[in-house]
Amino acid sequence: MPLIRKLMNVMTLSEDERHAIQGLPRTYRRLAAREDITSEGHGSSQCSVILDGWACRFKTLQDGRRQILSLHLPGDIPDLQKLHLLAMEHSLGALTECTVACIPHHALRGLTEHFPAIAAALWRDTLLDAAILREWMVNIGRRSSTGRIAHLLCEIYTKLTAIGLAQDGRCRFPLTTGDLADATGLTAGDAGQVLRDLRARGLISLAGDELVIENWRALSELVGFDPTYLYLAPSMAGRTGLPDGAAFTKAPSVEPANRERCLPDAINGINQGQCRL
Amino acid sequence: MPLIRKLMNVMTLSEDERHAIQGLPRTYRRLAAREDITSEGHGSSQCSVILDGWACRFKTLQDGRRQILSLHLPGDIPDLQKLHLLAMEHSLGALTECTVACIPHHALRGLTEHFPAIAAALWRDTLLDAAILREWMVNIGRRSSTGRIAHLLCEIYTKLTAIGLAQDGRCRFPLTTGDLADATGLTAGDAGQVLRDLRARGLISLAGDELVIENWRALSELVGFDPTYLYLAPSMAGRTGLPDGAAFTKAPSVEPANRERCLPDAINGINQGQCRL
DNA sequence: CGGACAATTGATCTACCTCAAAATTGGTGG
DNA sequence: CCACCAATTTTGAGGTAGATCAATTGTCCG
Repeated sequence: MPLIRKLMNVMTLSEDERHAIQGLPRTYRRLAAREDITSEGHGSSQCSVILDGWACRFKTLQDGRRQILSLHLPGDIPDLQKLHLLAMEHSLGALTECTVACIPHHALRGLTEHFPAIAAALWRDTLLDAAILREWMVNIGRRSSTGRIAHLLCEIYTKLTAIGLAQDGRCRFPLTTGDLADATGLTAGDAGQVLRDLRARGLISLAGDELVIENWRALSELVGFDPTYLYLAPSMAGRTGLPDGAAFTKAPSVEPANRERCLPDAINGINQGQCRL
Repeated sequence: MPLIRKLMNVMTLSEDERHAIQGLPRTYRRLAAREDITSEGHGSSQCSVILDGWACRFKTLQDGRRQILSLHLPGDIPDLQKLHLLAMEHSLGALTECTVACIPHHALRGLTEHFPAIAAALWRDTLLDAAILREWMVNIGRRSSTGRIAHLLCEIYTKLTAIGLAQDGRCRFPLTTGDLADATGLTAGDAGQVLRDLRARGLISLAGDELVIENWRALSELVGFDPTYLYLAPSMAGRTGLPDGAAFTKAPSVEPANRERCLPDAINGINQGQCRL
């Protein structure tokens, strides 16, 4: 389902196409939080579709400094590039516990050859990916520490909303201050202080791994957040689930339904057909 | 020629394919240095192939701060994304005087439909583009001011060499310190000081718009430059035109043959077939 | 040759980084 | 079920890299 929904954001899938996608051979992998999905240079011959959990691309420099390059949510294929590029020049890691479907390259190539429309959709998806990279570059290169964090929070909340994993200003937020720092070019210390500041100003609450946007308007206007670059389908655009400017206070605590898994805990190896793409 | 060469870096073109590319309908545009090619939001229905000159993608924030997102040289199609995305969420500007071929979207779509291999090559090209964006992100987010500039110089020189516009440690270098700063997330002042430092250490010379890499090894080792992310064809990889570690001193000044135009100055509007892609 | 624009240099200041201590979280065994 | 321990995250004080802004120098063009 996650992949289908993602492609539907980009194109209309025919019955045939949907069938072909669901028929893709695949194996499932369950990853622990912080576990690497693929390491730099390593080039297995399959692509990974995230079915559940959060992942990220990152690079590590010689001195250990790390830069997170992008965040990935269910439906994403963060290593799609391996289809056309020999090696990955960065690593891919799970941020939370993750469930991933691994699809052999030959199967994906077959799919793109028989269904040019799907090939175009995947190409378009890599263009969207690049658009987000560019916005991150502006974020890191030209915004203040507060602006960087605020912008990232806006982006994450918007993306989560688009795939139905956030509403009423609430969402899961498993990133540590260290992760936040690595994604924004700051240090963990600074990221923590910004968070504290944002909390003090009543813009957000952040306890455990639940984030609450207390004042969406103020937060998004603080950085001039404009979601155009996310190219969400018109049906999704603007649907943050938040009445503009509303301040959420004392909302009842919701059960973390987001964290439901679509796979039993036991799955690890070569199980097929249990989970919809 | 520039586009053909670029695609050859990615695939082998058949006679048919080469013909189809050369047969693409097109108009030519001549741009003055600093002139915008496309502005943010503006969506004309054609893509631009750079035939001569340097261009860049950039975004400007409300307060006027600018971030350069990528550099583009002859053979690049910096707005290829417009084929699949409705609007550009950034601007495209000429850094030097530029010659550009404008190809209607419908012609490009026809090309990709008739020659799936070319579609795949263009897709791959957008993936390469994204790989460079990621490396820039690491540069901006996690390297010192000296490291950022040095890394960018290495990248530029390597790319120029790959398309035959640099050799013997020399190349054209039309970027101002302001441009350099906007590309690396620094300020113009800082970029200038780094340049002065690099000059003082004997790593580079930079006079007018000619750059001389005086000590390639020292410069590239200073930042741990690894050109893998550029995915240059094996025949090109490592061919920097520089004997490793060589220090170029008192080399005779070369004529700026790079600046030759393939079009007479008069061309501006709808001239066709005069210039090879 | 002179004027105007733009790029570069330099002194001051601020925002961000570094490093270490404190608090929190999560896991484990009694 | 509760308390302990260890790992990880968060907080805080001091230092530095890089930003700001104005003055100088250089470059282009009339």
